[in-house]
This record gives sequence, C-alpha cells and structure tokens, in this order.
Amino acid sequence: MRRDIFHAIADPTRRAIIVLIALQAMTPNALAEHFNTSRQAVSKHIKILTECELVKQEQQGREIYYSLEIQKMKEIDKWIEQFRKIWETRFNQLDIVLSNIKKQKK
Amino acid sequence: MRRDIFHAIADPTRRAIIVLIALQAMTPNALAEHFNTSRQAVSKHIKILTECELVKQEQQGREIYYSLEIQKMKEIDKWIEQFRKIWETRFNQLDIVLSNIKKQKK
DNA sequence: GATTTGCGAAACCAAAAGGTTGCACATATA
DNA sequence: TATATGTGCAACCTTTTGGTTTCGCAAATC
Repeated sequence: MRRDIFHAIADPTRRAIIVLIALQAMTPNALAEHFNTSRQAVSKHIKILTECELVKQEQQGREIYYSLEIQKMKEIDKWIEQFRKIWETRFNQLDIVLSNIKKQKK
Repeated sequence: MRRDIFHAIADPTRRAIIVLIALQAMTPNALAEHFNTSRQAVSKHIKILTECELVKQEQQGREIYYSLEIQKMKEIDKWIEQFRKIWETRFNQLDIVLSNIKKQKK
C-alpha cells in the first residue's frame, strides 16, 4: 500500500474532502452529504487521509470532527518548489530576450 | 479513466520521470535505466503523462526525446495556493499574538 | 539486403482502488 | 430500558493500476 500525500490527493473525492475540512472541522456524515457516495466510502477516504497524517480528529460525544492538518500540505508545496524555480528562471530568461530585442530596436 | 495531473503525480516512478525530464529531454530507454522496470513500463507512464499534456516529444531519427511541459505543473501550484493562503494567514495570526505578548511585557 | 536498435501497442496478470452492504459498538434520546 | 443515531470495520465485488512478455514497424548499422 502506497500511502503518501501524493496518493492522498490523487482521488477527486479526497481532494474535495481536504478542501472542505481545511475551512472547518466536519463529521463523516456531514461530509458524505456533499458527495454522491455512502458515509462508509467517505470514512474509507478519511482513513487514508489519517494514515497520511493529513487530518486530525476531535471526538464530541458520538460525533467525530475531522479537520485538515494544513502543515502537511506544505510537503506538496515543497515538491513543487523545484519546478517553480525552473519556470521562474525561464520567465526571467524570456525577460532578458525581450529586453535585448528592445535594445536592438533602439 | 481518470487522467488529470493529480493522478499523474500519484505514482512515484512517474514523479521521478517528471523530475528527470524537467532538467533535460530523455529517451524512454535512457529513462528506464534509472528504474527497476522495463522500457515498456516507462513507455506506459509516458503515455499517461502525455494524456495529461505534461510532456512534449521530439523525434530524432529512431529516438524520441521527451521533456516536461513545465507550465502544466502550475496547475498543482494553483490548487495548493488556497492552502498556502490559509497557512500564511495562520502564521500572521501567530505573529500578531506574539506581537501582543511583546507589547504586554513592556 | 540482412541485422540490430528504439519504439509503441496489445494481451495478459496480480494487486490495489473505490465502491457497496451488513454488522458491532458507543452515545444520545424517547 | 428501549430505540435512534453516529461511527469504524469487515466482507465482498468490479474496475483500475502497474507490471510483464510478445509483437510489428521504422530507422540505423553491418
């Protein structure tokens, strides 16, 4: 079983769950209402997110409120960082090219 | 078949391919040497990346050089953006709290 | 012209994914 | 106490995934 954050965000339902609980803690039942699936299916997704340490839970009576461990999302950002460096560099190079064209026109 | 960029980066081998061809164009054979799989398996991954418009190819004789369509990576960055806003806001709020503590000490 | 090399596509396979239903258990409510 | 509600877990099923082997074709090399 691959259980990393990239696997976690691969599924569209899980991405939607992540977005929802990023704003406020929610119960599995409340989450399930947003999708065309059963509560159990949502529970399975939450289990995967938990295994990736992407969610924290708070029990209130018989209800369990899940919310996003937002710090964990930085891991994706960290991976993207290497590409951001590349596209920013290329943009700057384009900038230099355009600047040179401008100079030649003068 | 789900064929979006999040699905593309879910697999660790595909992520490694993406990193490799981000720096320089490579042939399937050259890529396969980096992994413990066959060239055909790499070809399958490239096919998926192509369907996600993540790679461009350039034929040179009988060899095909694949390279990363780096602009496409921005789509992930765009999705992360909403979370970046949250964690930056929370950091600023912490900043305010710390600032207030400092003031009270004075 | 014959052979080697690089490639994609197809057929096949075991494992994983993502869903369902049914259940057990704890907590709230009548 | 009896019933309703919220939850996780297990069993099950179909589809997808990621790999393999085999093949055909085009380009390079002999």
